[in-house]
Amino acid sequence: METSLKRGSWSVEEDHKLITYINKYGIWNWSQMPKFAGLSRSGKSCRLRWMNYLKPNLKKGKFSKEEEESLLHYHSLLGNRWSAIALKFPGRTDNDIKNYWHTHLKKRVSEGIRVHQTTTDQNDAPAPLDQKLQPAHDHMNVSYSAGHDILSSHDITSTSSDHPAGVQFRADDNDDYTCSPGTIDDLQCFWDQLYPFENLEFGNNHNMDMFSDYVFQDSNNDLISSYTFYDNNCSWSLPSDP
DNA sequence: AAGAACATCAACCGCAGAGTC
DNA sequence: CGACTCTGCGGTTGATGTTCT
Repeated sequence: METSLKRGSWSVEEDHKLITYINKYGIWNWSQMPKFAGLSRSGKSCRLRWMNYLKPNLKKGKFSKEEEESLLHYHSLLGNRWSAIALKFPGRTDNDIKNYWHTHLKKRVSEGIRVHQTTTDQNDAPAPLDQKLQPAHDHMNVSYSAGHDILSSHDITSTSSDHPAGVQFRADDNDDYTCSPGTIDDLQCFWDQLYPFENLEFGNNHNMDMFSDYVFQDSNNDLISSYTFYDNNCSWSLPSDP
């Protein structure tokens, strides 16, 4: 059966493989994807890593006061339905929100300490972030369009000549753009192009030249260092290892 | 300076629901 | 309709970093 699936923290190389694979082939089947992507990870692990860390447009860094208030508000309405709450926070994942709740807000709420009233008067309730910033759906469209841009950059919205046997890539109007992994030859070609000198062996970090050190500011004006992965005019933000 | 205690957050686990055959 | 697979969710853990004594 499954022999020694890797666990624990993801390396830069693994992140790179996953990003590059999804960039090229999209998300088609999490359970099958790891072996095609050259990863010794479970599909679950890959999905989690992508959703919580590698996916474009994820917002990292501290929660703003506004977000904190909204989180308190939405938790009072929705309870521990983290995924539902996360929909109200563009760029935040359910895991982020869950973690933030447990580490910052849970104790405060249990102690009855609030920075501001959030539920006693609906008029005083913080305006939902999806109203203040942009509708959650609009945000998601941003995410989608990022994915679509990537896909279109590879001309995979139509049947590609280098993907025979009727393989057709497509970009769906849902969260995860999907397509097939292509043929074995395609896969070999994909990795040959990606790592022409190493044949999937990572003896050094020269692949990191695909990442450029990049610093930006989040909504709190906190400086965030990241690696940005450039490929065909598409940029992917890969937060640096702590 | 060193160890203990605490905080943070990435990652794992088990389960449930949806979809497919 | 039941078995099976896949995906997503929420709870929890554990490694690492930070602060305190």
